[in-house]
Amino acid sequence: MDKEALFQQFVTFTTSVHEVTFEMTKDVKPEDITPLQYSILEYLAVSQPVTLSQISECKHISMPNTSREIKKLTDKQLCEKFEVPDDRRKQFIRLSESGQAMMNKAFEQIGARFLERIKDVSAEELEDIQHAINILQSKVFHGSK
Amino acid sequence: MDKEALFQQFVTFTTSVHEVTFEMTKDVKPEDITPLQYSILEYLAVSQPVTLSQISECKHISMPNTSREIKKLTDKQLCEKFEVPDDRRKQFIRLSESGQAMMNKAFEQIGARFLERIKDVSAEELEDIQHAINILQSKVFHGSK
DNA sequence: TCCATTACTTATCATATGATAAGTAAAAGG
DNA sequence: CCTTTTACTTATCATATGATAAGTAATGGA
Repeated sequence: MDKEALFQQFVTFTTSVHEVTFEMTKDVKPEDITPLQYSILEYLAVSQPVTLSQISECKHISMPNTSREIKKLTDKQLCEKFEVPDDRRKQFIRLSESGQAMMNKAFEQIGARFLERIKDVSAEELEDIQHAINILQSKVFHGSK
Repeated sequence: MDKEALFQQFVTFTTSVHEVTFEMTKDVKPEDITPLQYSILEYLAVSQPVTLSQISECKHISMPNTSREIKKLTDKQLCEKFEVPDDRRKQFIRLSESGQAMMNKAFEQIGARFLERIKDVSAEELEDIQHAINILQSKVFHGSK
């Protein structure tokens, strides 16, 4: 088994994944949201509630910058802070109602594009795809810790 | 077959791919190269020679900005322009010798990290991985045109 | 031959993002 | 308690990147 060849495949594959996700997510962000802000909202949609520190660590944004962006998003009424029960230093962040609505809409659009993309795929092939994703997720694209 | 569930899997999978590629490529760019410049160099490494228009289109950078970045990279001696035989308006771009060397080094580092990542994977599993990549590449992550 | 189009450049300008320093308040640990 | 650490904020500053307008030169088509 040639690991070098597999690496080549890996590179072109990840490039394809980036291109396709770019195509699928472009234009789903409302006007006044920056890319960074959108990526935070996306993270919130999946992982809320989270603390500022968690956002900072997971999205690789420094604490001051995270604080700034969350402030902007809060000003735009897209997310809200609330206290963490046992530690008054911490702040939980979650999507506000309108933030949630916005992200639902975005995911709907992406979902529609995804369905369009796999519309000609047979039922067995869908099984294959599911299986392939599971393989890659567990064997290659897993967290390293 | 539940396509909604598959979409969920798709989302978490692409997130994983982004995280893993981020981990694998971080710190491989030399000091004075910006992320955008690195991504152009990466593209050059794989597709050279290409015209400015091709870079502009593939990397989604406007022509003026592409021109500017290529100028910076040329100033840094990392790539070079040369004429296209039949059309004197066009310019081919390719990596210079030192640019090539830089990218070889970067890819070596990434390759090493990739090997580290799959070091405990058996020969059969490698086959499975290869197969899984082929499936996804052809059925899901292909160009749409 | 003339006009429209293409390929690229140059010059600004605005802004998103990254980095750093300094401050506050709560918690944790001796 | 007192000190240190954690979690976050505020305030700058620098810079990478995006957007736009205007210009040049070559090409291609009528």
